[in-house]
Amino acid sequence: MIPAMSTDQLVDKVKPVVRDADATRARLLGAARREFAAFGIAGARVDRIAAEAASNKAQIYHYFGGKEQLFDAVFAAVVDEVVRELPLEVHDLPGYAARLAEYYERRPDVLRLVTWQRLERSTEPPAVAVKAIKPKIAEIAQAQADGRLSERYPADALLHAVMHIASLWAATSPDMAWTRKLPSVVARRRIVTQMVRDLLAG
Amino acid sequence: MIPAMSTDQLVDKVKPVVRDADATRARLLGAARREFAAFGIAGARVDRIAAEAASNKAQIYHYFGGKEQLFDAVFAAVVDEVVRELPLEVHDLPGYAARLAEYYERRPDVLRLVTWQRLERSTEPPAVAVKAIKPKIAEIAQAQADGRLSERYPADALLHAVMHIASLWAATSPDMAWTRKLPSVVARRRIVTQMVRDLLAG
DNA sequence: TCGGTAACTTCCTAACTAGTTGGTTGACAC
DNA sequence: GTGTCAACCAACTAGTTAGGAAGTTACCGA
Repeated sequence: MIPAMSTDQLVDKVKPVVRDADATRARLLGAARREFAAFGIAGARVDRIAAEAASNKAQIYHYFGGKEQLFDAVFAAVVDEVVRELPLEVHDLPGYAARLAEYYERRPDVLRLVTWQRLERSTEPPAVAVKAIKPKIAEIAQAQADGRLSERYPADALLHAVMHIASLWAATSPDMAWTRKLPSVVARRRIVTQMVRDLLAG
Repeated sequence: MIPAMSTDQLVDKVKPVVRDADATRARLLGAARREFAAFGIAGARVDRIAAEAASNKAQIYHYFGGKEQLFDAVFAAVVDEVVRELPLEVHDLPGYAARLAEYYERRPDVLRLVTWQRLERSTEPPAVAVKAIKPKIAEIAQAQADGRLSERYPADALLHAVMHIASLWAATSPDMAWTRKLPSVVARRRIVTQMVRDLLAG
């Protein structure tokens, strides 16, 4: 069994004494995020989410419409959060990779949710994510055109390579397995930074 | 809805007229592989697997013990297959990356199954995968010690970076989304090869 | 030919699940 | 006060699910 994930971002677990629709929505969203991160869409239980949020199922259907739509709401919130908290700095892709790697380690549920979205939800990339990533790619392409960034790789391939490298030590990495001892935090950051630098230097 | 995946490796769909335990086992395993690849463990339906294999549920419990054990059997078979079909060649990591990338594209279910194993099954890497990957890392470390390979990165980090880069265009990549047109097959292979070369050159 | 056994199947069920219904409660305006 | 409406909830439903029980069929050795 996989233990429930903790997100610990907002205090969305405390039920207020007064009636508060927004607070209830937030509590449901928080509980759903933990549940979906831990079990995915098919494995998530609507009852558990309602209980964890100290609410009930009817509220979920009232506020979000259904299980899958609830997941979509969670996913959109996560994408929004990542975009806000980690602005891409084109002039420092190695540093961006390092910060992203650190972020993934601090918030393991993010990568899990993204992975589940890919596996369980539709065949093509979600509009909300495409919208978030497109300007980043454009920014990189512009920097390449201006000669501020290596043109060794296409902008999109470069950005995705950076993201993959950042997730090297994340729990959902698509490779086979880690053998044993992880490198230290410092060593991990150094490796990630260096790899991206290598890609840019050529 | 996500369509069922096809594996098309063995003709494990045809039910023989005579009774044949091995053939039945193989049919169940094949059907389970398609089902699990498409829906994961929680989303998979034992009834569907049994029907697809032209058998019945009781046989699954007889041969494999249960749903999760059936998944483990599928996973072990996949790991075994990958190890056999893609021997690591330490002297040509860029080429290995390219071949791995091509393999992932040819068999999308492999990466899906591996990803689901990570998400839904236990917290630590599966023994069967660790056993498969350990000698590969040792081989790389040896080549580094002999001076045949760059010591720029620890052997395990290097191998995992290679694997991540190989999965750049795979459906389960843990990043956000692809924006537009994919590069051609040739271009993709060139990019993957080049990236690994960059990591080794430094 | 017959008995034993492995392979197979049908039928069942207890527990569970997403989604709904119909009604209750509290806050707030007037 | 009292009317109104949004917020909230317990109980229910209809369908599904993993797993198992109990019996049937084919094969094979003696």
